[in-house]
Amino acid sequence: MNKFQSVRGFNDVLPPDTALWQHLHAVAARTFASYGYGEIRLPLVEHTALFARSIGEVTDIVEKEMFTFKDREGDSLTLRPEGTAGTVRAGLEHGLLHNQQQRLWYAGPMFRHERPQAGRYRQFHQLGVEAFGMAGPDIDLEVIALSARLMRSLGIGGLTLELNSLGSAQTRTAYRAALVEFLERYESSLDADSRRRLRSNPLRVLDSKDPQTQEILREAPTLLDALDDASRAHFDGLRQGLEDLGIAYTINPRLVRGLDYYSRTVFEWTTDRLGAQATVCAGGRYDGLVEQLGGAPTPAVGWASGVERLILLMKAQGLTAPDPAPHVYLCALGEAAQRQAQRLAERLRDALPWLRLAVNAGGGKLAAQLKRADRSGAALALILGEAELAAASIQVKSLRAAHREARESTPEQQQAVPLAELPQRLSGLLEAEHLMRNHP
RNA sequence: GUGGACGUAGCUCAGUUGGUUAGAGUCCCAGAUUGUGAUUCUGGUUGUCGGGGGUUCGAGUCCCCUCGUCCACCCCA
Repeated sequence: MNKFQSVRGFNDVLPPDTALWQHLHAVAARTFASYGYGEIRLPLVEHTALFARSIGEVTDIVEKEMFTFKDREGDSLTLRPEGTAGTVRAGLEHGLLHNQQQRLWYAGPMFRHERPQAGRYRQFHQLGVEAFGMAGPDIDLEVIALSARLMRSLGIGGLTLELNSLGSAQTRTAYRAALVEFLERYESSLDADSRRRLRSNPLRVLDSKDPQTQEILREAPTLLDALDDASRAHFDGLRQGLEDLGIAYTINPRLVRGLDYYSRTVFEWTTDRLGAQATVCAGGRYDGLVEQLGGAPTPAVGWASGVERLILLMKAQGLTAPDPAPHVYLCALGEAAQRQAQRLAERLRDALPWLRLAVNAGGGKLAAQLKRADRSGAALALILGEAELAAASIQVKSLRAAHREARESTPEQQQAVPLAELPQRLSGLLEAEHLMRNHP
């Protein structure tokens, strides 16, 4: 076993998985752009107080999951556990939120010191959007539609959109009091975690997994019944919009987001294929946060999605990235041919920027080189040897077609092409190869 | 943070009540084929049995500790 291992919960991403990651990020960047969102890049480290003030002092994230350390000046710094706080901080710091609308997206690693599990890691990655300065349900609808389109573009199916409203800060406070009053009557029957949360974060009792607690909650007052008129109108507007766009959803009156800053709309995309890590995308409205961090009152809404969970889901559903295999594998025999092969390869890359060309390295006889060519997944092998150099030509060998013909016991397909014509003819040769592949 | 299962070759795994020098498949390399990739055949490389300690004449196997992965809880993306 190796002397060094990666730190627990901090994972490497290797090929071919990296191809899926690249595909996911490319699709996401395209989708964000198609809604007019601009990318914001944020530091991984912020002052600890920023997260304590935004996420909430008594949340699990702040209480026990942050990677916090003192720097050399003695300042308390924290590896970001989520992206919204940093986005708001940057927006305020650079005047992005001053009396204007902003549509932003970000992507990158986040850090939480939790026990690792499939789909849950200490360094994990999120994609997220944040929209500032728009108070109506239309922007809630937009960010949800954006998330729906992203999932669709990635080919991810089988998701459920769960929706709820937490109401305004005032109704939430009033509801919390009513809920506590109700639950205290059954306190002795609640599970231990819920009894603890009854004092620290009573709304969290709503999504307890304990059956007996859920039984008690059937009679509890619900958030939706407690909504003030304005929040109800907002919620109804969003529901109408979702129906207009044909986006299916289910109302989940027990849906409570874990972070303190949410108000009114909250939502989650969930799956039943990831075990306990069911949430792949989640967000909501946080109208009070900007003011809480020292800015002017600014309505805001956003969501974040876990990249590892999306990747896991894509794999579970058999989705693959576009094939990254080289189109062409160049074999060279002998010292002179090897030198020429390097020059030829650079010339081909100059002439055909789209071409994926692998050049044999490490020598080997032709059989070994062709074996590598085959394993690389290339459609064509180019063979450059003494004879070809002398004739100023190159052998072009069809690797994929030959497999089929070999089975049919017919001769392999191979032809000599003058070196001078190779750049012009290569795309045609590849196309023929592709056609033969699809139409045997 | 709590509870449980599991760690043997790069990968997937076998390994009997504790008993010689730890195995298979795959992968990789070489040869059969002095310049032609599937398949086949022959040969070869690959391990501190996750790590440390203990019991024993003897530990991959039993015990303790530790690290890691996975599952559930908790939490969340």
